[in-house]
Amino acid sequence: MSEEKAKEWSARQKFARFLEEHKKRKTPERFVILEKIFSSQAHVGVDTLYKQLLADGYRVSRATVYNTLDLLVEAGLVRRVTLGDGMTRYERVSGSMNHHHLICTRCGKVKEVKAVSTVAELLPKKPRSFEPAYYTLYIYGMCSSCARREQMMRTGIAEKSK
Amino acid sequence: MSEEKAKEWSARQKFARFLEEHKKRKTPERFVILEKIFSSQAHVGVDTLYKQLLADGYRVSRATVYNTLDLLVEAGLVRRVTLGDGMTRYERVSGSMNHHHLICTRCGKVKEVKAVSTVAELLPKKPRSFEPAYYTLYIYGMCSSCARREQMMRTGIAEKSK
DNA sequence: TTTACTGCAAATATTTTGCAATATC
DNA sequence: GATATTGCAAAATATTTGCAGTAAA
Repeated sequence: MSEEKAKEWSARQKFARFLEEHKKRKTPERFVILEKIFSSQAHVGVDTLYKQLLADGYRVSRATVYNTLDLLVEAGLVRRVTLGDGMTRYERVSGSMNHHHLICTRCGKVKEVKAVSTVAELLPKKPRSFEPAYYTLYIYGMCSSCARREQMMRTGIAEKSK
Repeated sequence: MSEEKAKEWSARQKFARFLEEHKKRKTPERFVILEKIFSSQAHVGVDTLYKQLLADGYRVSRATVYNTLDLLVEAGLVRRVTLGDGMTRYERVSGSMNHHHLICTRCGKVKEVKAVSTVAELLPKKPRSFEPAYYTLYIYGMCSSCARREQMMRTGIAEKSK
């Protein structure tokens, strides 16, 4: 946990530097939101985040949450995760250990697997006029339970059309 | 172009088979929407698609467009592309040549680069209980124009704080 | 003191849903 | 003919915006 704390701490510093460099103000709300995101490994939606903050006794508005998340994304500390249900989620960009998302196109269930690839590996020829920072990889397919169901359905039809 | 036609044609067949297998009806609307997506290489939003269809003289509703797109995704013919602005886009899953998306975290501009990796390459150990079909890879970073602007800003601040 | 930022509420934008009419099987 | 699917409009969600008050610099 001490390593976690260290990571959060350096994220704080990075954010502070980012705000300074962009002549933006270091408001308490911004750092509270940063902390909240970095205190979890998972990806959270705006509404969840907002309600958590309220539950923790903070008095922030949704607008500020949206606002701050944009800044955190711009600062490269946080990443948007869009899983296809109409809701944007956010997760911290962990310095080292990344993960991919496996999404079932049938039931929408999301599974995460450890990533092994770096951006450089994915882009053999680094494109000119673009400096990559991080990535999100969504792999779509079918989870085993849906595949099973699918199989049964096909078989059922095959029998019927006999 | 004849190759394109052939691709669209086989997509039609695949979709027809999919509909049959799932006991769904082969309505004209469904095939018109399929054609519209396959007639373009780019990713289109629902609203754009809807308006194009109207402009072409078809009388379809937004609900049907959403509905059909879900089916096309389920059939594995079309892929959802979510770039972080709150709007889902769709593009055809081209059999062979894929592409990655480079997204500028500053200005949101999207560039596409040819993909070289297959799903298998990205997932060395195929996860049990999941059958991958296709993927979308979003690489975030900064485009050259934003990077330049950023550089100027930093320099400007450095001078000021002297 | 200046003005960027906040909370609040209203406005937009996007997607889903209910239902009667229609067209596929 | 039975019923899945459609168009339409209203509802549900998600996000953005305008504005007056507050607080960071």
